[in-house]
Amino acid sequence: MTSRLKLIYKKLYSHFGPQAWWPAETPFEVMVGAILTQNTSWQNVELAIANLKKYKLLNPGRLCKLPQRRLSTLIRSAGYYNIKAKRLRYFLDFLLKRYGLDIKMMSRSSLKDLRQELLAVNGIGPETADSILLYALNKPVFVIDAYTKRIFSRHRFIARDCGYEEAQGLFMRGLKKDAGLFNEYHALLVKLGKDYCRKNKPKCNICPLKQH
DNA sequence: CACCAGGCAAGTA
DNA sequence: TACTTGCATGGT
Repeated sequence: MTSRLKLIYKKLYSHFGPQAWWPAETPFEVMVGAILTQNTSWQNVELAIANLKKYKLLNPGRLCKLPQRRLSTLIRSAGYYNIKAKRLRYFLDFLLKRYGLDIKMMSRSSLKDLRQELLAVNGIGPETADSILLYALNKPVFVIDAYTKRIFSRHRFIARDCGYEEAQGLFMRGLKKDAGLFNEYHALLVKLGKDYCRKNKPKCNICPLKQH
């Protein structure tokens, strides 16, 4: 049986095409981007990423040695720059102590262990952890974000106050546990959200899903 | 001008 | 446990 979730995916894919996520050159860049984009438009994050690249700082070794004050200045455009600089430091501390800044070593850990480790880092919550797992390390976990919740609650697929794990369980039980599928599905939901399901100006009448 | 964007942790009761 | 608040820039 083909699930309803799979049908929605097919509809989105045929409408929008492949999204080529995550837009980054390296897994480490995905991880940094995942923290920078917390409650922030990707456009603002891109400026911060470009700034780090300009000084060739977007690698674990260089970023690890960067003073927090300088880091916060460089990522200013991403907003919340003081707290995000701190969060990047906490993450880099974790990366150094647990994996010696070695991303390949990190990717050898199991999904379950990694998720627990990431969630224990101050500044990394469920969405950031799962974004890192899926988009940087190619682990099969479904990312839930504000767009996903908004789209599926407006379509009455989930409750408006549905918790993170609850929503994630729905997707993961309803789909094949395939990192490629989860990757494309979430990217398509964000595309749909940006184009048709903004908070203030939803364009539901022309939404490709046309169900509400 | 107000509102929002690919969240999270800390504070309060 | 459950709710509220702070964090901050840049685009619409």
